[in-house]
Amino acid sequence: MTQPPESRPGRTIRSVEIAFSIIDALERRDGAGVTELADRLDHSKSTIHSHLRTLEELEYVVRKGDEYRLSLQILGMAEHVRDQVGNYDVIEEEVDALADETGEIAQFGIEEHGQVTYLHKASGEQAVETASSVGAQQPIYATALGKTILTFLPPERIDEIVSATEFVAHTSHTITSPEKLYDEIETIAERGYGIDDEENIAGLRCVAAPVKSESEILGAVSISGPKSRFTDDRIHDELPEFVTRAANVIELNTKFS
Amino acid sequence: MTQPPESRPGRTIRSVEIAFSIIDALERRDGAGVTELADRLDHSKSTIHSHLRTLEELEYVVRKGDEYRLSLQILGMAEHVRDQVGNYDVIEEEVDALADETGEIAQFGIEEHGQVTYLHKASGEQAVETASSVGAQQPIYATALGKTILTFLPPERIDEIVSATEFVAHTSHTITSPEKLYDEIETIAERGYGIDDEENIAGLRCVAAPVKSESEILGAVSISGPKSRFTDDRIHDELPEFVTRAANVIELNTKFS
DNA sequence: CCCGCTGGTTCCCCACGCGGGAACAGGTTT
DNA sequence: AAACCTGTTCCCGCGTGGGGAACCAGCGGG
Repeated sequence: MTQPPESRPGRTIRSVEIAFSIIDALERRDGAGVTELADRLDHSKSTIHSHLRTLEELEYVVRKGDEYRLSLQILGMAEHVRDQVGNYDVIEEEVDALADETGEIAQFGIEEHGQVTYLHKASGEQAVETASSVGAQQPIYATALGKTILTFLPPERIDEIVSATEFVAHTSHTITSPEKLYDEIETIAERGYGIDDEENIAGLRCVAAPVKSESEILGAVSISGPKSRFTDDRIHDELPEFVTRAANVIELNTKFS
Repeated sequence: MTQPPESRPGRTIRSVEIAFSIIDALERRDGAGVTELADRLDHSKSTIHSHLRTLEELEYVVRKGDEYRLSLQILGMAEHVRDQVGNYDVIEEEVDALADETGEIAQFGIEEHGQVTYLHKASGEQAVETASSVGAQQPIYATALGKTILTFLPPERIDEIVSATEFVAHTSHTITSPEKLYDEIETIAERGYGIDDEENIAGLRCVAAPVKSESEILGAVSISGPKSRFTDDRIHDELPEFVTRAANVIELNTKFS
């Protein structure tokens, strides 16, 4: 209707995109009104209005006076989504234990859309807080989790992901070329665990181990901490042991779904 | 296109409804293929296909081989949604404490779309498991939480909700008429807490107390347990004290957002 | 008190996007 | 190799969704 210049990467439905852009806007600001959304998303008020009405009807959105916000129904969806992943309970348990033992941040993540998505996160005693949290996404090439998962993906999927990735440097250590990434993958494949040495956040190091089931990679576990505690020795000795042990436990207890 | 018989309760967007029916289907079954969805939802494969493609593009859905399933991005949304509610942390803390003290199930719920939606749930030691969980919805007239929240809503909203409700009897104790419900509301208003005496699930009793902020009702806290432990005395003495105390703490620590 | 402003809601029209059917492409089974 | 599965693509026609403007309701200030 408005976008003839856009064309043929397979059909995509405009109204649905609008609907989700509304949801997205409602999510990032905590609720909003019709006019505000109309301005922000550059659509007529009537358009926004009928979308909001639809979403309200579907109970994904609630109206409180003149403000619309997302409904708690999302929480229910999240529960389901979590349950459909391998054995979430085991993952939660082991990640928590790992954070506890080490005192650092422990996380579990999987690959989606060529990025890492965190499924669970636990903070130990001395954990430095990072921005990332459950459901958040991070670049696959700049995280121990991502690179580790990548390594154990089927080769064609690796290529697919890598070729679709734009490398942006988060720190001076960030991997910024496919070649280096492929090298890194090889290294990880050999030694069995992945390392992020301040590649995503300055001062932060991470170690990650893969979780596999039937030769298929499910995700990876990691611990993250400040360079000061993640010394050169620990990072190649003690810490890999921790994460691989956790990964193994998860593997064993995960009845592949 | 297919539904001329349907008409004018305000405009509602068909494509969006389809998109969400797909999401819903993906949620309840853990992923599905195009054909399966097409049959189930009674749409052509091509329709489903372009919707799935759109959702995939938007990263709400991931394709794994020939199966589509919801992405973990939902988890991120859920986090946001939770945070936008009053002070979730306090609620969590108090509900957990309540479950701990009493050994039973403690819950916090709010009203949405004329129903109760659970925001948090904690199980104590001896807790009997109920089906309900976070994000789930229950009828407002058949739960202690619901009736309690209802009581403190503005009168016009009460009428609105009540007149829109269909009463279905879950047990022989279920309130099934607006009149009785209004009576119950009055009772709750007087004594300050609500009771569900096997009105939703046989054998299960609940006690709930309102959480208000600036005279506006935010939600309610409840504990649920078997009739055997929730005796006639306790249910009007000890248990109300527990829940009102928890409710008060939440009230005090909730900086209204 | 009224008038201008805010915001949400409704109405209607028109073009174009979307849903559907059918044809296509791959893979697996018989 | 033919019959069947999938998922995917193509194309067409119609009804629907997006936009603009008109319409309200509430608010505040001149």
